[in-house]
Amino acid sequence: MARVGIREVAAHAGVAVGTVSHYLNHPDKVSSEKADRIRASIETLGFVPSNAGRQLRLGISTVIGYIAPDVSNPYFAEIAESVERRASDFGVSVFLANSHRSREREDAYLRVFEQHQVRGLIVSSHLPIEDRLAAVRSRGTPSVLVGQAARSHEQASVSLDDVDGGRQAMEHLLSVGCRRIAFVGGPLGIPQVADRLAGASDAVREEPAATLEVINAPDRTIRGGRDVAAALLSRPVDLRPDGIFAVNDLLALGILQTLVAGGVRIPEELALVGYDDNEFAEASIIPLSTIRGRHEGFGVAVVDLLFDVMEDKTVASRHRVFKPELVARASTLGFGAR
Amino acid sequence: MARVGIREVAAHAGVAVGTVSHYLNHPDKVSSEKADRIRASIETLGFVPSNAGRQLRLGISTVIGYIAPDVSNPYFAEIAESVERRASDFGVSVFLANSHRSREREDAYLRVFEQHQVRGLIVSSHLPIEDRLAAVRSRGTPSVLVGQAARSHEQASVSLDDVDGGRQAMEHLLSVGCRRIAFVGGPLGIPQVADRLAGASDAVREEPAATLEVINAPDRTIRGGRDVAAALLSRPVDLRPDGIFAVNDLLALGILQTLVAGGVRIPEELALVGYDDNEFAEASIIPLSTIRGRHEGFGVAVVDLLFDVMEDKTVASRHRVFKPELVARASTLGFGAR
DNA sequence: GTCTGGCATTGAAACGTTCCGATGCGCCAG
DNA sequence: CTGGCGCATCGGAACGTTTCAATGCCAGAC
Repeated sequence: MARVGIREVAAHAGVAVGTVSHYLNHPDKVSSEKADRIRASIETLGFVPSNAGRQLRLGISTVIGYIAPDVSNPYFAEIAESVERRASDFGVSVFLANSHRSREREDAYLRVFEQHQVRGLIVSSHLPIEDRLAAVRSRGTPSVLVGQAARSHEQASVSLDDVDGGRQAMEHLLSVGCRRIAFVGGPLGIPQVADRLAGASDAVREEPAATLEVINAPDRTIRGGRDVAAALLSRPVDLRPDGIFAVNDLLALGILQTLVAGGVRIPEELALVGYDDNEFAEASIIPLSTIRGRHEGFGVAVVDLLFDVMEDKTVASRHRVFKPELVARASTLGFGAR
Repeated sequence: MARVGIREVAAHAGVAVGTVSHYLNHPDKVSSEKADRIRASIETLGFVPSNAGRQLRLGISTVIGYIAPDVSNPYFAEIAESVERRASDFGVSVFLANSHRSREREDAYLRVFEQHQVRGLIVSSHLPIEDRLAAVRSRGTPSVLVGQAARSHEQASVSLDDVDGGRQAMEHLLSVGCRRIAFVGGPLGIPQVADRLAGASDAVREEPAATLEVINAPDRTIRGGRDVAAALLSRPVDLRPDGIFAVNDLLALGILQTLVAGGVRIPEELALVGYDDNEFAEASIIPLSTIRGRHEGFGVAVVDLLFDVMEDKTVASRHRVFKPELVARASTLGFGAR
């Protein structure tokens, strides 16, 4: 099963290889008579252009890569989706890769994509990665960091203002009347987590009667939320918080379920805010108040920024920061009612 | 910013290009002295091997592609994840692509992957696709169809026995005592949906006192489930079903939420079974009984089968069918209690 | 001292494509 | 009739890699 190449097509159609190439890339430049012969030959021989040959000659591909920690997380899936739609406007395909929060796999895919000479990379990561991206960029592959703001001016990035998001979540809890508030999340070394906590504690500082407790939950999954909630249930009632800000919706949903099962009335006794507004936040039996970071323009902004840096336009700013937005639902509205 | 190639590395290290290539591919064949020099040159020059050159020469790549309708669906994300893990055992990378249920995008990615000469393809689709895969295979790219059983003997496939799954769901509803049962799902043209319904109606036939109503819900999302449930709530109480089999968990969760909000007691008055056992089935406030199709061995089986057909081993069977498994939780257990 | 065998190294060919300068042909103007 | 122009087509070079036959070297055996 030898692969059929452009010269075989040319031979079969009785034309020169250059003409076949012309037919493929500048169809208007070739006479309709030969075009028909070539079309027929391609069909009968089952010719598929080799990307390797094309790319070798051209030096560039028409693919961009998106490396995300975990595609099963709806948050990244949505970004991927909108990136993909926008990229197809430019005629480029998107290959997705899953780093699964592992540094090695992140590096492995970085390497694979670089070897494939992708036009550009879009990277979401929980790990510090700017220095690695700088190395990749110095060898000719530009990238946009998504989800964490870049520290370097050179590194393009699209991010959410997580400090502001954390502040909004906390201000909301304070405004419905919570005073003994717990922040649930971790690890604190992750920038997103640290930022959300920073915003939260800013807000709480402005309300002297309020206290902020930090509960570390390294897992950030539904199961992690359940564990936290189980620990809270085992506390005496008067030591429990009356408001919880969970650093993402999965945690919040786990907490919600276990607290409700344990007899805590939400939102009357305890108000709960999540973060991300994932698909299931609204679908929970008690719809979850949350911070929505995603935005219709997110994927568009990411791809457009990537194309700007690919074409080396000197853009005004390589950083784009979106403000998140509070979505208030039943898990907080009605706090204090009885 | 000219790309640095293997000959520049060779010149810089004062060796021949062949030696550099040897260093990269058969490191034991090159003296440690030159190896050091080469290593240093690669480092200083920032050399990255071009996949295009390598692939052009070799004729094959070390990548496989996975095309799924929708990576944001946890069901496919989990398959991708396990496929990826198994593939890395073989030293190949997996590129993911999102067809988003569109035939054009499916075709586009099929073409892109074929042009990239991936070693093999893994494809999940809701659409009939066997003929297209046959064409791709005839040109040298093998594939494994995942999720729908292939009709052709030539086409490798790994699938779930959805007929059996539908039967199990229905038998479970019957065994807890339901008699007026509704099947919610659609479109019926999709094989998975049709199979689940077929199994369900097989089971119901064996219980003469039971009836099966089919409610078409083309959406198969949480929102779709809500719409169905809203319609049910507007019926007189004695015309409502006492058991519901939803064709996937998203539908079931939407139904669950709206019915509970509407005052229906689950599972006492109405038992509910979903399908897929996604992450949120267990996390729902009333944990959802469901059919678990996924299986630890699924991804492994897919990749192993793909490698078998890639190496053209004459395998005993190109089809692997997994039996799903009932996971009984609170949404059915306790039906009829008051 | 010479020959042989083994091993590290070399240089060139080949993979399939695109691009570019060259070729040939037909047509029109002079 | 001839010269020139435009346009379709052609043929070959180049992209970066791997492989393979050929080369050079050294050690050990005779």
